[in-house]
Amino acid sequence: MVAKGKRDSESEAQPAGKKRDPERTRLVIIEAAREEFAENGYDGARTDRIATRTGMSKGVLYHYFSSKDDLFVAVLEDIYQELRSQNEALVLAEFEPEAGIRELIAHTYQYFVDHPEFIVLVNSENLMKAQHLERSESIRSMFTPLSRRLSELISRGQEQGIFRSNVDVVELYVSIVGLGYFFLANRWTLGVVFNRDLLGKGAEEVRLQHMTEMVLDYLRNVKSLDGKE
Amino acid sequence: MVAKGKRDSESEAQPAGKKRDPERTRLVIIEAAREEFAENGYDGARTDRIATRTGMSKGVLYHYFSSKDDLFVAVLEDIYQELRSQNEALVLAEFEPEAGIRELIAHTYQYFVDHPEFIVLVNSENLMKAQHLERSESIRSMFTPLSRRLSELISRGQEQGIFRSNVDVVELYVSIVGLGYFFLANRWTLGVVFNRDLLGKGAEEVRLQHMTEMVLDYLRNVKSLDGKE
Amino acid sequence: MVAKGKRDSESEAQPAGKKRDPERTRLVIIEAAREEFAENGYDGARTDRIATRTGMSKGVLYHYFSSKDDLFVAVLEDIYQELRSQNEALVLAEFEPEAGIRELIAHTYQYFVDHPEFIVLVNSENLMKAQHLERSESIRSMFTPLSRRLSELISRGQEQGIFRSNVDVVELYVSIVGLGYFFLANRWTLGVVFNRDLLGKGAEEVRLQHMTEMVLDYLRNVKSLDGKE
Amino acid sequence: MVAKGKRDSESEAQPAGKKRDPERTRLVIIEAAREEFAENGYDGARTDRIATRTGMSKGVLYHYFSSKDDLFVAVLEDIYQELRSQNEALVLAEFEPEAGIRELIAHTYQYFVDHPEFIVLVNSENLMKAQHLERSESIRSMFTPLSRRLSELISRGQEQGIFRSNVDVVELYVSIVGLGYFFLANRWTLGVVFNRDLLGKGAEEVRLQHMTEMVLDYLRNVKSLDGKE
DNA sequence: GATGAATGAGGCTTCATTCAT
DNA sequence: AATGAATGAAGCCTCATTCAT
Repeated sequence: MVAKGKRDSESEAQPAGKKRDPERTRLVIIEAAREEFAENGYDGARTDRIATRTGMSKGVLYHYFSSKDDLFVAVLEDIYQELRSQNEALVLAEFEPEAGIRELIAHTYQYFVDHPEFIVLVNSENLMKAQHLERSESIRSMFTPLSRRLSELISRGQEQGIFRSNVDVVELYVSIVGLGYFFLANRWTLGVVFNRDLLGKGAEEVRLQHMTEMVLDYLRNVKSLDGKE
Repeated sequence: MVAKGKRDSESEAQPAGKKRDPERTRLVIIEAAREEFAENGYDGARTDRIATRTGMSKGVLYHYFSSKDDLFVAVLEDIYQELRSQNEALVLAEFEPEAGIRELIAHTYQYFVDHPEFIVLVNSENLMKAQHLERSESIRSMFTPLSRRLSELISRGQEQGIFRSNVDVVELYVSIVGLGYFFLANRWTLGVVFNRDLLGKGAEEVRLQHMTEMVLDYLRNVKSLDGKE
Repeated sequence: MVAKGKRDSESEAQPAGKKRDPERTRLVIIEAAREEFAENGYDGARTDRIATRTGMSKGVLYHYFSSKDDLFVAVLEDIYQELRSQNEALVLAEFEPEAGIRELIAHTYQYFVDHPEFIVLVNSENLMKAQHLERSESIRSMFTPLSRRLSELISRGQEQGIFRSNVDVVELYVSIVGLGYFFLANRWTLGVVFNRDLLGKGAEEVRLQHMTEMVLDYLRNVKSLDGKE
Repeated sequence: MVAKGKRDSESEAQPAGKKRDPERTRLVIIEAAREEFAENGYDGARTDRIATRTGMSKGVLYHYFSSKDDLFVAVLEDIYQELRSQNEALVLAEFEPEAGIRELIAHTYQYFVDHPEFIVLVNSENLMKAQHLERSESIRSMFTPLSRRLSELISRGQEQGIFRSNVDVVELYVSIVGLGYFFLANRWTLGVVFNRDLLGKGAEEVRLQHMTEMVLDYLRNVKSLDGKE
């Protein structure tokens, strides 16, 4: 998906030449599956609809993937790969510590805003206790590099005396992701129980600002060390 | 479910007296449905299995609820009711501001830990864009009271000069919930991509401490007022 | 199948009253499956056609049997049961030894003539190395009683000095069955390679006479003991 | 298959020279198909697996044979040819009558033991009422020569006064084949219903001895002439 | 000639829901 | 009220065959 730079042009059903192109077909299938899984979750997705989206016959799916499960794994690998490469494009080393954190938060959040599929896919996968992810070699420890880069950023901040010590990088990253992800994933129910419209652009921006402040306040709090907690 | 104090006694198939008790039957069905939906999500849940769990026949389900959808609404209402009444049991007015926040965070988190069903059910409902919740009168604005009470707590903190001003209570509550919910909901995939075991009691406690610190640091940051953000 | 005396009336699709009768439905399904498997073998049989034969919907099959395999097991159990009870109806003890053998041969042969399904079903099962039969408790050692009765008959013949000694009853029974079964099962190919019409009543009777002679000659040959073989 | 002496070298995917050899390719395909049909029967066989076995692409199959049916015919012709030439290699004229019969029984039986495919293929074909064989010119009356040679042997025995008169050669040959074929084909189910292990070498030899005795006793029974049967 | 991608009909099985009893 | 048999529309997947390259 991420490879080949063929992305963007979504759901085109065999363009131009119409010639056979297995590589491309594979991508078209993953793309179609991604949409279908994203709109309906794993259990709600229908292989028939995936086929329809590709513009090809149902049998083709099974020519490329051995099962719905297998296809779901491929979609997960694809989308995680995409998130990671999006992350990697952000060179944290170029920023001052605080600006780096801001960028990381904003980029990550923006990815979720632009790719609501990610949330549905990952929720689906957690419902199934990550049984597909566990089968995927390429996803294991995928974010270790990011951890390291984030770690370096934090260290620089600590050396400059502007960031607290005692930061668990994974916990921090989970918070950075979670503050945005939870909001975006649960906008619909939250909107009902709080009787607020959380679906628009405005709500999204309010959220980003709030969560950025929260994370930075946490990191900046130099004195918390001598506190009792 | 939460009502009547009949909880705890799970899945008993009409005890002792054997007399027909429609109210009770209704609760038994909701209980069974809750388990089934929680383990499999909406699409993964099976009406047959729900019937089996109740120990009654499938016809009974349809006598009490007109469809799977209808049953799902009932389950959602039940579990939201439960969370709310759990929240209400915590009298925030009795606590000093900071302690009140701590209590709220801990109680809320503990509820999710004790009721993993909540997460699956709510995720399922968001996948379907809250179409069931919208049909439910009883859930609309359900958390407005909590907002008010939280608001009061914050105000007291602000009056005492220990909490920042400029706090959006809904955003704050979303963060309080989200920091724990996201972690608990996504433990499986997070565990794989970070290659960490996040499933145990230990990881749960580390999380609680981290998120408590984060929220409190945010609230305590008195100087952020003069910042531009 | 064999039970209830409801046999004979084949393939009736819910007679008279049309009332629900699970016992009867089960039998109707087995009956339909038996026909379908008999005409097409296991792999050639279609669950759709079985359903059509029952006059009910396809789902019913799965209400009574968990899979095509499971249904096949039921059919095998039914037909073996039938052969056995047919055998048991023949009281060998009432006959003189030679007449008893003649009766056994004729009855067994007649069963195959009347129930060509048996042959197809058993051939199918052997193609699959009896994997279904092995799962069936009721079929294990089903013919041990017959072995015993045949044994007694042989013994009487030996005491009267008209039957040879040294008879392996199972080998004998395999021959009695095989001489007829093989012919009936392979009539079509045999007819082609020998350019003979083996399909009619005439050929069936010629076969019976030939095989009866062969078996009896084998049993009567008192002197073979002192032979070298 | 049997032709050309190219047998033995199984399933090699175009060896050494690599030059195109249509004759050889045809044989390779038939060989592969034979294995596949033998292991799974006609309906259970898969054209994909046949292609895989040949090491060539599926298109090649359809280049040489117009359909699965067509391929099955070719396999049948091949294997019948093989049995016939195996038979022809046995020069019955060289033996004394009784020894000739023994040889014929043993050779035929051994062929089935060595070629379990034959049994599955022929059973499959009979399930389909020999519809393929009927299309094959080369198989019609294929065993007429053998009948003649067997006839001569019997005649010699009759002239020597050691064999009965009144022998129907085809019936006799059907018995000779059937006594072994039935046992070998139905070992699995027979083993279950008689609770005996019939799969080993031992059981095979016991069977051969039993059936040889039976056939010879039948032929030797000189007195049966005056009987009425 | 050769490949294997693509087709489409159809195979087995499931499932929410209805309905006879 | 209650049961669970029955329905029928789908769901996932397979497979002989065709066809673009």
